[in-house]
Amino acid sequence: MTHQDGSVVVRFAPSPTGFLHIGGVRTALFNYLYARHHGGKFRLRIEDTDRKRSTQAAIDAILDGLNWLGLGWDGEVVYQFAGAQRHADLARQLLAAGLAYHCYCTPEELAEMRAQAKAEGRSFRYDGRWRDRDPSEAPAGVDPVVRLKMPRDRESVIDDAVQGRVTVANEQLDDMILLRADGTPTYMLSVVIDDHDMGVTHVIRGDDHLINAFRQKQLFEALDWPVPVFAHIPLIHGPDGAKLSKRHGALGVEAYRDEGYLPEALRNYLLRLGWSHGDDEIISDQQAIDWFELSAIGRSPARFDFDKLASVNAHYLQQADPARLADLIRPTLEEKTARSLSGAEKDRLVAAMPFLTPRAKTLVQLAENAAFVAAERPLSMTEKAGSLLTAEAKATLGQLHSTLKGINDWQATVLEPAIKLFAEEQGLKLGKVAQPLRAALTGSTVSPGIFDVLAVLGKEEALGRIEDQSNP
RNA sequence: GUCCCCUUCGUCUAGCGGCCUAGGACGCCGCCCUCUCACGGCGGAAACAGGGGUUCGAUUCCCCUAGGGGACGCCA
Repeated sequence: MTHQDGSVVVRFAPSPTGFLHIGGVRTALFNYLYARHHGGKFRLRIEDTDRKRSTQAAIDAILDGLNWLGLGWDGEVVYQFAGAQRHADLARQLLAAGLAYHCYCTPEELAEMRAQAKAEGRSFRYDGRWRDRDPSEAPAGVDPVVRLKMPRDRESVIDDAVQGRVTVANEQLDDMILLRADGTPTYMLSVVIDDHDMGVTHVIRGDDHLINAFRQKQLFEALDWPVPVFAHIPLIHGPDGAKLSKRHGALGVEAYRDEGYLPEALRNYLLRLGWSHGDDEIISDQQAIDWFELSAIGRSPARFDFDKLASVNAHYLQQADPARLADLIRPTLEEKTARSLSGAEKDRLVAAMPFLTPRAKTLVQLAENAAFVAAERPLSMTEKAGSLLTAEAKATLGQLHSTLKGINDWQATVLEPAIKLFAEEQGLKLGKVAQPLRAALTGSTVSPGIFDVLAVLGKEEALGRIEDQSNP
């Protein structure tokens, strides 16, 4: 049961039937962290045994999503379907050993049994009617499935690394299907074989697989293989407590990227959702690796809280390298202006970052707030900004223009006292000068501190924008 | 319905029998800072689901009830 550090192997095993949703991301994160913490391997396996529903688009979304999040996996990606032949062979081996059997029940027959169980208020379990029946009684024209013989009495126990000791009566576990009627292996068969073949020591996955663990344990034992440690983590719920749906959080990771969340922020938020290390909230990647342990994972499902995610994101936005942020939002700005940004504009964008990040929670907001940097003269005004530019205000701007023109050391620490003095001389409160100036410079009533805006824009551009809105 | 799991502020959580007049974070409210909006600083409201036990002592251990979630596919 115990594994030496370095020998730990975990895997993230999504099925490529849809986007990589947030719950899957958290599962991947926990696996990744566990592997890194122990110096082990984090493998990626695509569970594509359901040929009808698996798509290349979904596979791409998973790979792209993990890469974007920085959850790099070790070794080659394993495609489960590639092992179908071996999986089927092993099932037949079990058949030959008498540990599995052919079941000739038709889907219709099973549906009937299910309906009856429901009517009687029982939970449906296949009754094993073909378990000991002679194959000679097999009906003609029915392709059989292969089922594993599960123990029929007593109970099974799993010491789950998150859930603790869980006990289930064996009568709750029916004989699971290993091979479909068409001879293809089911997920239940393939996971066990792949996990064994890949040397997986710890299976860390969603809570919804807990009951499956009991069946899979049985298969491991039938194959005479060591059973890995299981760790079933609680699912994530939407803000309303219900299962995550498209309405709230069950979006693909790319949706979070598009909404302007930084991967490190999403990692930090997801780590803290259902896992804790005392009162720590902001956790670096290194700390996450150092501190992560399965026993600290909570057992109750947690709700996804967008406000908190935004708050964590705001923190990382302020920490981030200005040049990186400028690169991230530049495409948005260029799309808006329908042209490439000039070198000067790019420099201004980087220079403006320290003043822009405290005002944004997402990259989307950051880009909106940064729009003035690349705006073209004459600036278009928001309604509020326009109403600020009264005849008097324009006159004031005209006078300010001449004052500013004489300043050569164009930086905030110089501009601030100069403008305050100007306001004083004009008998105006600073706001009376600053607000029209802000409108002229940004086209808006909301922006970073006006002296910083001035400095970021540079003398020539700033004076030009002021002139555009001035009365002589 | 059956089985399994869960239950501390609105949300994420700290707490692993006495340190708890229950702490932190997000959100919310108020004040300060202030050229706008933010950031920041200070302060505030806000929780141990209910009932039984065990114990000198329960948020912490046990049982029951209620509520929530998950599973019940020839899907994964």
